[in-house]
Amino acid sequence: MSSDKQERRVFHNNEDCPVRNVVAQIGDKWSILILFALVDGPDRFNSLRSRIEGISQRMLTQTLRDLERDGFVLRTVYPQVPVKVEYELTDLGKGLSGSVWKLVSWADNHHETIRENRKSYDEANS
Amino acid sequence: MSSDKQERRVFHNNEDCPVRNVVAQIGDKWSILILFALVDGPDRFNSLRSRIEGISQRMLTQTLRDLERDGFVLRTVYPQVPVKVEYELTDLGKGLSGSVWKLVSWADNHHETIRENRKSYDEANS
DNA sequence: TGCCTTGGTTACCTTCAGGTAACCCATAGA
DNA sequence: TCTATGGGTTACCTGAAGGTAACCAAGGCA
Repeated sequence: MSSDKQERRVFHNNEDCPVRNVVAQIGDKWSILILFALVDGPDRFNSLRSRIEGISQRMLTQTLRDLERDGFVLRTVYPQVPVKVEYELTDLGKGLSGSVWKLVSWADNHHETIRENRKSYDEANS
Repeated sequence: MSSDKQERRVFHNNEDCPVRNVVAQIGDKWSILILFALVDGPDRFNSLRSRIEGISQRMLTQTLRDLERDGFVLRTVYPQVPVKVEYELTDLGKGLSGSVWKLVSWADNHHETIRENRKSYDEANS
């Protein structure tokens, strides 16, 4: 009997799976963009909206709520008129965006290679 | 005139955006699980299928094809009977999974905090 | 009395990722 | 000839993500 298969890990997809969890966290369309926008410092709702190209009001609100819920973002309301709402990264949020940033810069460095791989794959399977 | 807004980056969502690209790459449901399963070494189709809990044959095939297309995974067919197909990480794939792993382990370390944040947010907004 | 501002909410609709299950192919062996 | 095995493909369907656009609320100001 070979011992190969014994050593291999099995990956579960229940909700305690850390892999599954982090992907679900930041794998949506806008979370990372918002996180990165807030790395520059606190910002207001409409400013974020114009800095993140293509995001709708609805998705900005919703994604900010989710990030706030997880403790990545702090929301502060200044009861002026008109009201001013500022969003900023918490320490947890800074940690997350730092970690994500490393991944993104890896991807950025290898972006061109990947594009070439894709192109030759597609040509070979045309 | 304040100089605040001048310094802030704008994030585009065109297809050259590296952020958008990496998220699209690995943000789907199964890519990371497959990558991590292959970190243990080359593996065969049906072995992967049983090690990655809950994945369907269709999604395993599809996700492996995508990973192969980008050059993260190498697919080798051994013309035996029945046929044997082995998948393994390329160097590029190893680099990616290493980078992703750092992010996942960050998430793993802060998983509990996030769960608590969520719980208290939900209680406050009940 | 309107209208402007910021920062939303809500209803509605479309798209598409992903699940299920049936089918395919080559060949070996009973 | 029937079945088994590995590694798929295909048709079909559903749920959820996300887009659009209309509406709201509080208050200042003209």
